[in-house]
Amino acid sequence: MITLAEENYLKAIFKLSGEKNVAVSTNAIAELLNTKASSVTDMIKKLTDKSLVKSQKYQGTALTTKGRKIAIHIVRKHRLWEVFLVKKLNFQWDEVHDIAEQLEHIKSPKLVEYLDTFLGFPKYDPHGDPIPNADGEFPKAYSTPLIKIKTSNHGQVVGVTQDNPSFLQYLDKLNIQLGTIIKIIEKQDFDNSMDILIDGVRTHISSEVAANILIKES
Amino acid sequence: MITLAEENYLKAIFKLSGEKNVAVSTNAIAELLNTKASSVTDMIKKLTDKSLVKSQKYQGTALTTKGRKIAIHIVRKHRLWEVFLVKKLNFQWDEVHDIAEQLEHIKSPKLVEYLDTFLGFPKYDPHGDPIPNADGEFPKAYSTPLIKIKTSNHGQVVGVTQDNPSFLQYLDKLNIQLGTIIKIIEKQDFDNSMDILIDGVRTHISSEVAANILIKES
DNA sequence: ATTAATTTTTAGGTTTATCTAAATTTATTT
DNA sequence: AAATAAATTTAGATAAACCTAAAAATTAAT
Repeated sequence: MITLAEENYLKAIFKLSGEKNVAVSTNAIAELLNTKASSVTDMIKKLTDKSLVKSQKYQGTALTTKGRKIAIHIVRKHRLWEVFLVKKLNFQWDEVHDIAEQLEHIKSPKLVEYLDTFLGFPKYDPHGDPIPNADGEFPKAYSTPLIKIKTSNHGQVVGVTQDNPSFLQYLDKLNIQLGTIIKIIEKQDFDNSMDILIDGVRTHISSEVAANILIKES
Repeated sequence: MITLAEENYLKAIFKLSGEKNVAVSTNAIAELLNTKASSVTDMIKKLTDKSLVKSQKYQGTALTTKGRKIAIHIVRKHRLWEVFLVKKLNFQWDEVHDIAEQLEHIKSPKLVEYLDTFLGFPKYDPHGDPIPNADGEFPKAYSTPLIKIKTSNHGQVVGVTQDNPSFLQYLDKLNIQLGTIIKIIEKQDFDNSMDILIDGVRTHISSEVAANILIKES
C-alpha cells in the first residue's frame, strides 16, 4: 500500500525530473512540497525500501520504473479529473487544480478507466497538458496545445480539443481554421493570454482558447 | 480543520444515533469503525474539545448541532457521488460504496453543489437512501423497514439501509430491486424471519435482511 | 445486596510524517 | 588548497491516530 504522502513525493520527483528521469536534489523536492529537507531525506529512505526510488547519499534521487509508473498514473488521474471538472461541472480552468489534487488520490482502478470513457478519452487537460493513457504512454507530440508554444515560435493549426459550436464559431471569427499558420508574438504571464499573428493580423486570445487549439510547430 | 478520521467518527455517530440524535455507546462506535473502544474514547475527547460532540463519561456520546451538520454534509457528498458513479459512469449499485467512501472526503464547497446540479438534484441515491439538500434537510421520509410491515400487507421496495456488497448481491439473487412489490405472507415469531411473495414466488428471508429493506406500503 | 460480567476509561506504547538543531558532506571562493 | 558556504543527513522531538493491558465504573445475575 502506498500512502498519500508517498504518492505526493513520487509525483513531485516526477515533475522535477521530467522526461529524462534525472536525479533531483533533496532541496528541490522540499521546496516543491513546502516541507523541510530532513523530512525529504526520511521519506526517500522509505521510498527506497519500497523500491520506488533510487538514491545515492548527497547525490540526488530518481524514480525507479515502478515508481515512475505510479507517478504517471497519478498524473493521469489528476488531468482526467481536471477535464471532468471543467467540461462536465463547468468549473473555470483556473479553479480546478486544488480539487484535482485531492481527487487524484482516490484509489479504484475501475474508476479511472470509467471516467476516461465517460470523458471520451481526452488527450489534453484544460491547461493543455497531455494525459497519459492507461499504459502510461503520453500522446505522441504530433501536436502541442497553442498555449504551450514558446513566444516567437510558430506553427500550423492541426486540431482542437473542444468541439462546442460557440467555440468553433469564435475560431471562425478569428480566422483560425485547420492549416492556419499562427505565430506567438507575446504572452501575458498573469493570465496566460497571448497576442498571436494570423495572416499578418495581430489578435489577442485568452488562455482558455489557446489551450484548446492544437499546433504542429514548424 | 477537520481531519479524515474525525469525519469518519462524526459519520459513524450520526449513523448510529439516527433521527433522534440519541447518545450512542463507545462500543457501538468502535464496532462500526472496526477499531478499539480505547481509540474511540481518545477521539471523543478530541471531538468534545472541538464542540462537535457532547459526551458524559460512561454515558455515551451525541452530536452537537455543529457536529451533526458536518455529518449530514458528508452523507450528502457520499450519496451524490454514488449517484454519479452509477448514473454517469455506469457502475453497478453494489460496487460504489467503497469509492464513495473516499470521494465523500473531498473538500470543496463548490464541487458538491456543481455535482448536484450536474446530476439534476437527485433525491435518492442508488440504494434508495435519501440525499439531504445543501441545507442539510432530508426529503420527507415515507418508508418503513420490511420487518415492521404487518402480515398480509404489501408494498414497494424504495430503498435499503445497508449497502455492503454481499447484502446487495443477495438481494439481487432474491430478485429484490428498487420498485419490487413485496407481500408479507407469514412471519415467524421466534426469529422474526418471514415468508414473502415476489412476482408470485414465495421466498423466506431472515429478520436481518427484512430489517434492511425499506418499503412504501400500498 | 453482593458478586460477576460487561463496558468504558486510563496509562503507556507504536507508527507515520512531520519538525528543529547539530553534524557531515559537497560545492564555491579566495 | 584552505576556508567558507551551501546542501544533505542524522539525532532527537512532536502530534495524530491507533494499539494492548490494566483499572474503574456501570449493569446484570444470583
